[in-house]
Amino acid sequence: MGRAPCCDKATVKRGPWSPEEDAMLKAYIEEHGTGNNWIALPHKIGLKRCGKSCRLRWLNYLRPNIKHGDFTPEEDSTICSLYISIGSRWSIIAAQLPGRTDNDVKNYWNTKLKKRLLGGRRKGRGTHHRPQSDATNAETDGGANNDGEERSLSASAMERIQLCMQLQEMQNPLGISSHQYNPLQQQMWPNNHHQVPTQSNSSGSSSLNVTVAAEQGQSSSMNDQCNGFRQLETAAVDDGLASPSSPKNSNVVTIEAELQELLYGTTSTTTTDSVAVSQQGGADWWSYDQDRSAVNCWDFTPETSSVFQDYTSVYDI
DNA sequence: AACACAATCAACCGCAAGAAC
DNA sequence: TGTTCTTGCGGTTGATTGTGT
Repeated sequence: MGRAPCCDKATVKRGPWSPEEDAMLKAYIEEHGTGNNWIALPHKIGLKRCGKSCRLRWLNYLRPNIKHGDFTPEEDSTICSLYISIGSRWSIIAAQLPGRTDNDVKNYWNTKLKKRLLGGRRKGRGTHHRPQSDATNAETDGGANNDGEERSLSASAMERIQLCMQLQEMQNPLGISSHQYNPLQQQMWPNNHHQVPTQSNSSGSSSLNVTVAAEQGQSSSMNDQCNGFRQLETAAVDDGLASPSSPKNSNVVTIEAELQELLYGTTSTTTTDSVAVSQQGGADWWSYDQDRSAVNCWDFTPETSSVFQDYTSVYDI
């Protein structure tokens, strides 16, 4: 028997919000706040909406400082690098992009960035769409294209992205969804001793600010959400999949350059330090200081090497 | 102009964590 | 300590818009 629904679906209004509803919700929250109870909020306002719907509307559309419109190259870079490193943890990724919501980032990735990276699409009719999850095909035909009409990551780069994703899955063999899996609690990678770089919030300074996941909960107030967009949880680093910038592996630079080439049509220089393409946007993923020793997704610890061997044997790499 | 198909994105859904009782 | 409730999250859906034939 499933849990009771959060609201009576027969009586609540669904579908797109009207300007009047928006105005009512916005005015009320600006004056009274949410009262820490989204379920009760629509009743107080007189809206025939589910509390969850109100919350979503506020967070994704009505609250102040929401940024709409095109993503900048810096934001693209942040999204791509974080996705490669930590997967579909949209709330964490969005937290690195001031003014962007997780829904926005998720939509943007699914509709644009992913296609760009995995081979883009041809205009018009006759476009053949591979299934979005078909990473194997993406590797083969995506990497091999040289027709000048579309660009994609090389097979090598795709391989690495897929390996990262595969490693994440192997970390999480029970199929626990990414937001459920908390490596702070489940140390599936034993080497959890990496130094964590820090940065000040939204100041554009040059390293990632990392806090424990618990602090994310504390920062969920409206003000925090509006002003903060602050922290990347330790999980990203603890996963052993963060920070693709080790000088040990020159392919990292190649992939970074490929990403930049794909996303912006420019090519970065060839040293890890100079690949810091996103400083202004606060997306400093590439610029990890080498002696901070944060493990990156291309580094292979004994544990990851073992997993990698399993992977290569299964996938015949 | 009409149609078919693709792309986009706001909104919904269900699940799990954690707080409250 | 166990149960209920609320929140937050990622995945998915579907209405709308855009584009090519």
